[in-house]
Amino acid sequence: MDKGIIAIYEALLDAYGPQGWWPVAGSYHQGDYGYPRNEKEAFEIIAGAVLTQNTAWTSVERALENLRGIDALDPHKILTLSLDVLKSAIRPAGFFNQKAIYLMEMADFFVGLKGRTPSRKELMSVKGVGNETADSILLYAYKRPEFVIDAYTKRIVTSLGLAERKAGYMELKNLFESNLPGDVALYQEYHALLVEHAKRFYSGKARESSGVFVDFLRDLSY
DNA sequence: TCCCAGGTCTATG
DNA sequence: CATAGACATGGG
Repeated sequence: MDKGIIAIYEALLDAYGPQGWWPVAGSYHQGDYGYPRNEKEAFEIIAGAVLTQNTAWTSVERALENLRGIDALDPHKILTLSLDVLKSAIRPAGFFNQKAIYLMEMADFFVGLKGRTPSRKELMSVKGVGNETADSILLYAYKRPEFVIDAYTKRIVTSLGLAERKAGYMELKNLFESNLPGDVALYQEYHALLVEHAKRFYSGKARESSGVFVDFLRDLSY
């Protein structure tokens, strides 16, 4: 048991306040963990989870807006589109050739669920859904207590000495889940806070000086 | 001009 | 198992 995991959460929440992830219906909803409120919003989160793979969220927003513009932020509608139309809509999000295929398959998978919550294993069987996308979908679209590990999170915990650089996804996921109560709102907020913190201290130029600056979390990671 | 962004897949050893 | 290369647009 590593109390640092909880101490870090408290320090981040204190520093940044509630983040209000995941953006739904085009906007953030700080401190409101009630989303999604229907199937359509759930699919919007799922589409965003696929589109944001290795891509800045501002680019994802453009793609989502394009889809919304042709009323295609909807799995049934996506299934009626040609691959080329889908590609041109999501173009701003990059990797559009493969993401169009991923979205098409995800739409088919989602419709086939008929409202049922998929298992992690089922999600991972869909092309384009790896560990992080599966957990993001389960945590934010289905409100299941699955901790999301992204590149930012890994940078932070390895930098703080809480994990080895070679640590795999499941190892890091377990580090958080074994030290926290399985609470959906907590998992959502914690992940969002880690991203916010990493954007300030561990991304872009800040990353280069990561050996120089002092992360205020360092003393908490015992 | 070059690096980066809320990863995943495929091929190779 | 683990690691490299491919995938693509937009902002700093």
